[in-house]
Amino acid sequence: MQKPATRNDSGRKTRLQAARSKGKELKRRGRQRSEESEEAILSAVIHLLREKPLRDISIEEIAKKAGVGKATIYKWWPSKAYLAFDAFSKRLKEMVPIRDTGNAEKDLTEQLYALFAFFETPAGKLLGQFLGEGQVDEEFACLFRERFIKPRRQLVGVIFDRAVESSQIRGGLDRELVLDLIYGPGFYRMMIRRAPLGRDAVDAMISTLFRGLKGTPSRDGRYLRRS
Amino acid sequence: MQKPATRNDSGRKTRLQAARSKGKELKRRGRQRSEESEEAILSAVIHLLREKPLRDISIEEIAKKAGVGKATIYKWWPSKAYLAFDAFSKRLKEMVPIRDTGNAEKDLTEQLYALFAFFETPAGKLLGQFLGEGQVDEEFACLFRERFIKPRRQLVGVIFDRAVESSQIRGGLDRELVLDLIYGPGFYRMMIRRAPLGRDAVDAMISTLFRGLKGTPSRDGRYLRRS
Amino acid sequence: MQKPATRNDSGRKTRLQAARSKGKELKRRGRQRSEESEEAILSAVIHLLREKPLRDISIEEIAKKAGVGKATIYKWWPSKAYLAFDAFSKRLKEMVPIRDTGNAEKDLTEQLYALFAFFETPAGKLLGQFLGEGQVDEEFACLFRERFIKPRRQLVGVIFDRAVESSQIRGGLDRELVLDLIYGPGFYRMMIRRAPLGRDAVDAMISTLFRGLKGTPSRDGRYLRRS
Amino acid sequence: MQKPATRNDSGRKTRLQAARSKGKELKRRGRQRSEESEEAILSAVIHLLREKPLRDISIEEIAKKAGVGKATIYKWWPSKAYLAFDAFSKRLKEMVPIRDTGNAEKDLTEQLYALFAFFETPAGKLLGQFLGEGQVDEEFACLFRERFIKPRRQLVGVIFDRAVESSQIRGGLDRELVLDLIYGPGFYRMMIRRAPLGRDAVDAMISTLFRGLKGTPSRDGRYLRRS
DNA sequence: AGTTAAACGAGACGGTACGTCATGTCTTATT
DNA sequence: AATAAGACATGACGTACCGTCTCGTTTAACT
Repeated sequence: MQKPATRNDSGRKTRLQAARSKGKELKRRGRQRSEESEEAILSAVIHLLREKPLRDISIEEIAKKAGVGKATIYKWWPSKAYLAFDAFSKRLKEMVPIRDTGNAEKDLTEQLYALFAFFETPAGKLLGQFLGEGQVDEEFACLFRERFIKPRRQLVGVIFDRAVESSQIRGGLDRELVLDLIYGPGFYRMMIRRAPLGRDAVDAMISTLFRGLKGTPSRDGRYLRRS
Repeated sequence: MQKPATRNDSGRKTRLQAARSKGKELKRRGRQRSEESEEAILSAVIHLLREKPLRDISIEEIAKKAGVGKATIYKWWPSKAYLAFDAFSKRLKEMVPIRDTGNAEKDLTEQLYALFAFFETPAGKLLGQFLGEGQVDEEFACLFRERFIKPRRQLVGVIFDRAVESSQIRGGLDRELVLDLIYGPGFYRMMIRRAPLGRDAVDAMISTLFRGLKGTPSRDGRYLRRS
Repeated sequence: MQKPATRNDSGRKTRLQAARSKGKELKRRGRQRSEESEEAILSAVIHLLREKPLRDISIEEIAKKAGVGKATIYKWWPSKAYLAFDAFSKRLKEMVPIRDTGNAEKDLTEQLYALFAFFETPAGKLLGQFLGEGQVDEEFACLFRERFIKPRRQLVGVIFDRAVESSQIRGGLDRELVLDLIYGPGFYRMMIRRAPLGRDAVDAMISTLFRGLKGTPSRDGRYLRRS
Repeated sequence: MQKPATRNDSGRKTRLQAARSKGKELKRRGRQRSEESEEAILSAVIHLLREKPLRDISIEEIAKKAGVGKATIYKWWPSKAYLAFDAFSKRLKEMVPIRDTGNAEKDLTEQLYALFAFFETPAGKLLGQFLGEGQVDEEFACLFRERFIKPRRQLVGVIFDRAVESSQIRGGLDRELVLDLIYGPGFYRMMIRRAPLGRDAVDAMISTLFRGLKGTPSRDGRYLRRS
């Protein structure tokens, strides 16, 4: 996550950034933002998440554990959720890198394997919290989609295009729909049904999805009709 | 869900129930639980949900609006989530009845239409909160699956069985997997992508799912291989 | 404390008493007041007072310990203080009987010894609570004076009269003033200074009081003037 | 009682005081305690005491009236009683200054006049509550004696010593005993008998006390003997 | 080198809600 | 009719955090 000093992953509260002119890179007077503190804060969040869910972690606790003033946290993150999202993203990038090796199949399945494995880690468990938060804070929901959902879909989108091109997937399909069909069952299984989701399950899902459910073709092309 | 007087939908905190024998129906001494209060509490929750998300509703507020003591709420529900779930279930039963008319196809699509429409209502928006809560409180997650997820799946399960029997769906498919493929994309689209999910989208999902994604058949049955 | 069944020492809340005619002793319809319960309640109070001060004892606790409904307590006593006062009086009568044996001196000192000893017992410690309650509830203060303070003063009043008559105490003294001088220092020492108050101290107080503080008499009879 | 900024009259909860070195007067980091809030709280207590007794005043009410958070009160005072005692002391200092003008007689009677007059004021009425609290909380009782009772007694103690020296009071008397005899009757009359206690009554008490009760002297110096 | 200003730790503050407890009232079934 | 059991509305308790606000300190860039 290479980023300039005053840039959060959640991309917010960096009011001064715009003021910094393009070329000169003139630094503001006064003390600079402490990288050390940011590091300590994110680390504290991740450590605390091993013990209890985000809901039960207070800003006060994070500040204390990080050896940081509360105000420093409030200064750089608009809410606990954004803070947690930064921590989440940090871990996500380490554990689920987006790769495009050219080998579409491998990239896709590796992506799904890693993703669903990540959701079992303390940081990954945040996902459910984020969904709840997304209901409450539309801005956060937006951030979440832009920074987490979209990049994943884009990867698969590329694979989809290639597969259509090479006729591995039939034409005429709505790309968004297909992406929903690919990602949906996994998320549903994990977040809602809370059932285990190993590699076999991923393989089976994808496989069944490709082949379809249909048995003997119905004459008029509609599904689920009495013969 | 017809229930005896002292029974919550969330099925908890009714310590005395067991003590009541089946036949004699002997009532315990002392004042009985007030049905009126229970009603008022659930109503208050639903009304408040029109204004703001569950997270921002305090127990104190509910009690005040319902004209009820806080202690009464704490007595019968272990947490705000359980209370909200009762309210959610109440509305759900009204709006998304589980019907088995014998017409499998109609039952399934009607079920999905109604379900996803329900999620747009104030009570339906709770779903995201419940997922978050489920991460925090495993007991709640369990309740949620038992009382909400399972009954829906059972309905579709029956339809699935019939369809297999009549060869509308090919044999050899794992039932749970198919249910994930049917429900998953809808939930994902709504909860995670927060994209609209009308009747057309439902039709397209189901339709594509049945037909499968595959283009030109690959020789060895594996998906996504260069020809 | 011989009393009719439905009479509290605190003499309150016995609305039905008036209705009972003198001679016929016609009993009210329905179940009679349970002597047993009253007994149990007062006992419970006294036992609880051994563990903690009245302030920290709840009506609920008393009811539970006495195996009695809360309503029963509320029915017969207007507040916790009155209830405690009944318990206090009960113990007081046992431990500090008012005796008039004719031997004035002995009666007085015995009275004081016993009284101040009583104040060291759990029930006696209530006295401080009663003073506080008296500030809050004038009716209780009145009851307290009538039933506790006055009877003690009357005993000493008789002794005072005899002593004046026999010239052991000089004439022309205000009776109430003298009673204040006799009782005051003891109460002050115990309740306010919380200093020990044994027999010696009582003897010294009375002795000094009788003899007076004066040294060389001042010519005009006023105290504390430079000669 | 001149005190540093962060010092309560009740002398408690000032954990950090010790850490402040004597000479440098280095202030601790962070925001300083708000004098303004302390003032507002004590004022609120005194105002509320005009309407009702301490028992019926809730911390919540005080906080609201003072425009202050409850936590601020709990932070600096361990209980309502200590808070009330600070308010009491504040008023006491204004209304009953301890003076030692050298004129012993005047100082003493003025002290008693003012003291007993003070007890008729809203703040003064607290005294009874404090006695009750003293029974419950030994630490409070101790504070009460140290900060209220002792200073008064010391003043009179000095007068006593002078009076003995000048032979206005005879020698050989126990100082503590005499102080009890002087203060006791007044407190008793007011707190326990709840009888009025004007200047005349004070004069009569002191006068009678100095002269003694004795009538015809008994031969052996014992009081209360049959002639 | 001195000045200025931002960021920082500490922590007090006015609030809000928490979940618990006790109050005094009321209802129900029992005695 | 009086009781025990116990549910109830009410409201205060003392605690925990919230997000804001001084404080005095530290760190840079700009004089």
